[in-house]
Amino acid sequence: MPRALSPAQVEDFRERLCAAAEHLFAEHGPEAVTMRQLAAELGVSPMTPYRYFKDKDDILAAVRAAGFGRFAQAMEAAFHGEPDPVKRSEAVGRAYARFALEQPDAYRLMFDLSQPNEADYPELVAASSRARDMLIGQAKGMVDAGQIEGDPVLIAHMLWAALHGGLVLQLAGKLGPSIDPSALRRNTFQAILKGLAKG
Amino acid sequence: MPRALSPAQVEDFRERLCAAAEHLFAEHGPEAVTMRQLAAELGVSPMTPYRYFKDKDDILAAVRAAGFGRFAQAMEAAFHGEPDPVKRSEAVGRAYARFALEQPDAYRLMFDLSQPNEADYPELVAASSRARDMLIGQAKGMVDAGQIEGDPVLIAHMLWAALHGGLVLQLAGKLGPSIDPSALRRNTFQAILKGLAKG
DNA sequence: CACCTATATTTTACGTCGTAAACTTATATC
DNA sequence: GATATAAGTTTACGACGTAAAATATAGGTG
Repeated sequence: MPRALSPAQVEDFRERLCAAAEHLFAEHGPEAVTMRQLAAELGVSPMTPYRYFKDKDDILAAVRAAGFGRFAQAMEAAFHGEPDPVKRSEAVGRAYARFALEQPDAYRLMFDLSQPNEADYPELVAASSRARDMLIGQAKGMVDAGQIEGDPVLIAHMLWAALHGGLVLQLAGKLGPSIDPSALRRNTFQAILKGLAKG
Repeated sequence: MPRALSPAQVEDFRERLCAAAEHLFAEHGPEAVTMRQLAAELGVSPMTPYRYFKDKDDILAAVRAAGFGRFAQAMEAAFHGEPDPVKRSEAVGRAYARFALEQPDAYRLMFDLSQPNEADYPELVAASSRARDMLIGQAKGMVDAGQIEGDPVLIAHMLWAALHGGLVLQLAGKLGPSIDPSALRRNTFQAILKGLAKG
C-alpha cells in the first residue's frame, strides 16, 4: 500500500477505534471486550489495531483520556455560561453530576480504581489534570467573590471529594434505599459551603 | 475418599482459598490472578476449587464479602471503644479511613465500580449493608446528642460520601500534588458538621 | 477381608484470548 | 518496470476459564 499513512489517516483510525471501544467498554466492561471484536467493528483483521495502538491497555488509556476531555469541556461550558460566581459554582457542580450520570460508563472508566498504571500514559495524565484544574479555578472564583474563606485548592478538593463520593456510591449501588441521590448532592454541597462561610 | 466432606472441611478449604485469593488479588488485581495460580497456592490441581466455588466471580464475591465483614468490625470496635457521641463520630471516621488506607486493596475490591453484579451474591449484599447500617447508627447518635440537626440517614450518607470520595480520589492518585489527604478529610468532615450545626 | 459404591480430585480437552512473527499486497520512487 | 517499504492479513503460540471424562480413595456391606 502507500509508502506511508498521513497523520490525518492515523488519527482517523484511532478515533474510529476509540469510538467503537467506548461503546463496547461501556456495555460490557473493558475486560469483556476483545481485540478481535474491536477489529471486526472497524471491518479490519484482528491484528490491524496493533499498528495504531501498542496494546489493549493503550486503547483503554486513549478512551479514558477522551472521556476526561469531554468531561472538562462540559464543565468549562457550564463555567463560561454563567457569570455570577455563586450560581457558577452550582452550574459547574450540576454539569459534573450530569456528565457522571449521563455517561456513567465513561465516568466509571475514568475514575475506576485498579486501572493500569496511568502514569504510563502522559496523554491521560494531561487530560485528567485539565479536569482538576477546572475545579480549582472554579473554587478560586468563589473565594475571590468573598462568599467563603480558605485555600481555594483545598476547597476545590473538598467539594470534589464530596460530589465524587456521592456519585460513585450511587453508581456502585451502595446508597441506602431511602436516599435521593440528587438531594444528597445538594445537601452536602450546601452544608460544606455553609461550613466554610465567612465569619 | 471419604463418603462426604464435613461442613467444617468445606469451610476450611473456602477460607484458605479466600485468604490466598485476597493476597494475590491485592497484589496484581483480580483479572491478573488465574484459577490455576489459586489452585497451586493451595497445592491442589486447577479444577479442585470448582468443587467449593461456582466460578472465579464467586471467589471474588466471597473475598469482597469478607472485606466488608472486617470493615464493619473495625468501625464497630471504634464505636464501642468511645462513649462520647462527638468523639465517637471522629473515632468511627478515623477507623474508616484507617481501614481504607491500611487495606487499600480490600477497600478497592469492595468499592470498585464495574464489578460483577453484586445482587447475585446475597452474602455480599448482607455484608455491605452491615457496614452501611453501622454508619447510619453512628449518625443517629450524633443527632440524638443534639449537636447537629437533620435526618440521620441523610447525614450518614453525606459524611460517608465525603469520606469515601476523598479516599478513592487519593487511592486513584487523582488528588493534586499540594493536597494532604488527611487534612482534606478532616476539613471536609468539620465543614459538613459546622454546616449542619443547630441554629 | 473383599468388593462395591459414592464422591473428592485429577487429567484431558475445547474454544477463546492477547499478541509475536511470518507472510502478502500494493504503491512511490528510481 | 523492478524494487524497497510500509499496511494489512494469516498463522501460530502459550495461557486462560472451565466442561467432561477418568482416576483414586474412603466408607458400608457380604
